[in-house]
Amino acid sequence: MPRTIGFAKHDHDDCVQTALARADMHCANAGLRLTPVRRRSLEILLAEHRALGAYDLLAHLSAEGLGAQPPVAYRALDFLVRAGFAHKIEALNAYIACAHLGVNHTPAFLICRSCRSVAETDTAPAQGRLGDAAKAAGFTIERTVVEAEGLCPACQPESAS
Amino acid sequence: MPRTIGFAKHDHDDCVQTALARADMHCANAGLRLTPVRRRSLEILLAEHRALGAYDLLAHLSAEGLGAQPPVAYRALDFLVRAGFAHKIEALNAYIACAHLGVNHTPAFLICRSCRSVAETDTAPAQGRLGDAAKAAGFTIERTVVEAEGLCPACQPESAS
DNA sequence: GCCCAGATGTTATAACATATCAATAGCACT
DNA sequence: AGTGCTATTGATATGTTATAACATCTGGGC
Ligand SMILES: [Zn+2]
Ligand SMILES: [Zn+2]
Ligand SMILES: [Zn+2]
Ligand SMILES: [Zn+2]
Repeated sequence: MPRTIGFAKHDHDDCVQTALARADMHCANAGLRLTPVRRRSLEILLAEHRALGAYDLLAHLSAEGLGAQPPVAYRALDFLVRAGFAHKIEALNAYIACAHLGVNHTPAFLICRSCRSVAETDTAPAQGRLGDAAKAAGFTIERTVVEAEGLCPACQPESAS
Repeated sequence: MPRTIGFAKHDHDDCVQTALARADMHCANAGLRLTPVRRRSLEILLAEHRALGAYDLLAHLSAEGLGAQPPVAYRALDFLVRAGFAHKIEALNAYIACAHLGVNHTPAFLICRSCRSVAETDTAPAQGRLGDAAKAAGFTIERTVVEAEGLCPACQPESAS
């Protein structure tokens, strides 16, 4: 059953299972513990396939008896973000499962202001103008936040012709 | 009396006055009202020359009898951001006066995680890889957030040698 | 003077995030 | 099995950021 993701359709069940399997693998290799709450949190983010607030995630978890207090959600999100399984969208104060799980990358996001869907892409800002500016200023870049807000294909005004 | 700004020294009093004059001019031309609270808020952001939280700004304002409730600060900041006189740093949930006031630009920021100083530079992410990705996805970019976190020159570990 | 739009004053609350400390579970070592 | 260490979880409280909602005021066009 295809479903919209990153503005494109795909076999979503398959995509969730693949990502979970990769996460299991990565944790086994890295000695990380993908505990029930963490694994279920990742599964929820993958299933929603959009940016969820920490309290949105918490609502899902608490409905399943996996914890009812904010720290439960924030701890799980912190783990997932550290492990590279999820990203925080700063412009939304929300979290989304990584779309390139297992691949080393510098994420960038396209965020629809109308339907809040998010597409993850890749970038290398530290190698472009931003990197030049940092170098000139003597600044050491450790992390970059690149987010574009606008309208996704589905939310474009019909207009024109 | 020079003071650090964007990791470099400069005549700060002069820089504040110039920016305020430009803001006055711009408002006069555009039919915007730079009311006392708004003007003072901009002056405070300019004087601090670093990212201030809305409640930090509110503390300054309330100490001067210019309003004591959150909406006062958020309204002023909203005006300044809309007018292009200030920017929101999404990664900090904080606000900073624009360093290129009056010039049309797409801001990008270098944020020191140690001393919280911020340098504003310029970028054109919509013309690079991000723009390509957006085009391929049929996404219309309206605004971009580009922020780099790391260490400023003053906060680099001495080490080496 | 009247009206309207924008700006302010004020109260309350929503939404996002962390500090702290106690209890527990997994694991290495003996 | 028992000991000690560390990561995780449970639970309560609090801190921080942001907006909703509604009343009031102010300035400029008519
Ligand atoms: Zn997917
Ligand atoms: Zn959309
Ligand atoms: Zn600027
Ligand atoms: Zn610094």
